[in-house]
Amino acid sequence: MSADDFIVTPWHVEGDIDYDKLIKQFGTEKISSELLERIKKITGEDHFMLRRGIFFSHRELTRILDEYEKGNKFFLYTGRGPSGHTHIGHLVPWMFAKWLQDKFDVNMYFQLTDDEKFYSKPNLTLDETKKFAYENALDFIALGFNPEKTKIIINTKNIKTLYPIAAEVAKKINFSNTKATFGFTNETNIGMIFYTSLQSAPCFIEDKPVLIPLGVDQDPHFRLTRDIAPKIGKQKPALIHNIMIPSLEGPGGKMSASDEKGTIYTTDSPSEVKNKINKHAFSGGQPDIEQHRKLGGNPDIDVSYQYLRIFFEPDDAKLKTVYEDYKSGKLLSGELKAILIEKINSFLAVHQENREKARAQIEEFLFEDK
RNA sequence: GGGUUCGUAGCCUAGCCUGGUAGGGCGAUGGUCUCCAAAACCAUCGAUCGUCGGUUCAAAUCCGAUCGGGCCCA
Repeated sequence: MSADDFIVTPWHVEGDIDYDKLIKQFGTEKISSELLERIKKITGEDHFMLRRGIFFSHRELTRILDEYEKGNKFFLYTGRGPSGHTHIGHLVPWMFAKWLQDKFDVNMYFQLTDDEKFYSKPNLTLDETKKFAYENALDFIALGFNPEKTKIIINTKNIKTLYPIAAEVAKKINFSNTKATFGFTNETNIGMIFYTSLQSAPCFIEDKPVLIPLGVDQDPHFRLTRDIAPKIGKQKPALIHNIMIPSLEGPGGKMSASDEKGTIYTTDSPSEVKNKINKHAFSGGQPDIEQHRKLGGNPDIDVSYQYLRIFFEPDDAKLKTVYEDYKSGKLLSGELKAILIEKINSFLAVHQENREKARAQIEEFLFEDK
C-alpha cells in the first residue's frame, strides 16, 4: 500500500480514498463551483450527482463545453467490463450519462469489454463474459437511452470496426508505457498488454470531441489515450469522474461484482435486498440504542446513508432530514436501513420491468459494423 | 523446440528431502452481543493433496507418464 493508504487502479480499489489526494495523484482537475454553475446554466438543471460531488473530478470538461457553446457537438462514451451481473454501483455513471445525453442531445457509445474480462479473470471463459455482456446491456438499455443516438459496442462482436482504430493507437503505445501505467510484469498475458488500445478505440469512432463519464479507477486507460491522441491526429478525450461506490460491508474499497453479499445486483428480489441491507450494510450507529439516542450516529461512514446520498434520494430536503435525524440519534440504524430498502426496491421494481422490455429492444441498440 | 519451476478446501499456504490417508491463515456459515451492521467471543462447514499408472503392507510424500500454469533460452 502506498504512503497515502489507499489504492485505486482499474483492477483493484482498496482503502479509505482521499479524493483530494487522488486528484493530485492522478493529475486531474477538481470540479469547481464555477464549473458547476456553468453546467447548470447550459443544461438548465442542477444534477444532484454533480451538486453532491458524486462526480468530483474531470479532465478538460471545460474544452467540451467551450466547443459546445460554439455549436460543436461532442459525443459520449462509457463502458463496462462484463465480469458478472450489473450492480447498483455500475448504474451511477450510466444514469449520469443518460442525463448528459438528454441535456446535450448527443450520441452515446457503450463498450462492453468481454475480451478484457476474459484476459484478466483466470476463471472466466469467453462464452461467459459474452453472456454477461448481453445481461449488462439490458441494464444499460433499461435506463432509457435514446435508441436513435445510442450504440452498444461488444468488443468481440464489433472488432471489425474497432481494430483499425486500435491498431493506430497500439502503434503509439510501447510496453514501458503500459507497464508504468498498469504495473504489468512478464507474467501478464499479451491480451492485457494490447487491450488498452481497444478501450481507446471508441474515443475516435466519430470525428468529434468525446466526453467519458466513468469511475475514477478507470482513468489510467484514458491517460494513455490522451497521451497518444495528438500523435494520431485526434483530439484528447475529456473525462468526468465519479467516486467509488462503497461496498455494503464498509467504506473501504468499492462494490465488486464478485463479492455476492457486499453487493446489490439489479436482478435481486425485494427480499434479497432487504436481507442484504439488514444483514450486511455497515452502519455508523452506536453499539446500543441508549448510546445511539444520546450520542447519535455517523452518517458519513454509514453505507445506507451513503447510498441514499449517491443514488437513491435525489431530494436534498429529504436527504438533509435523514442526515440530521441520524446524526442526532432520533433515527436508528434499523430505521435508516428500512428507508433505503424501500427506496432500492421501488427503484428495482421499475428497473427490472424495463430490463425485461429491453430484451426486445437490444437489437436496435447493438452497433453494426459497416 | 530446449531448460527450469509450480499444481494441497473459494483464496493464500504448511507438510514432500527422512513414506503411515493433511495442519494453519483469510474467507464462508451459524450463534452470543447489538435498534442493525462492524468489532469481540464461541461454534460449524469445507480438500477423493491436477490426472493416470507403478513401487510398497502403506504415497500428498518415492518413480514414470500425462494435463495445466509461470519464467528463461531458441
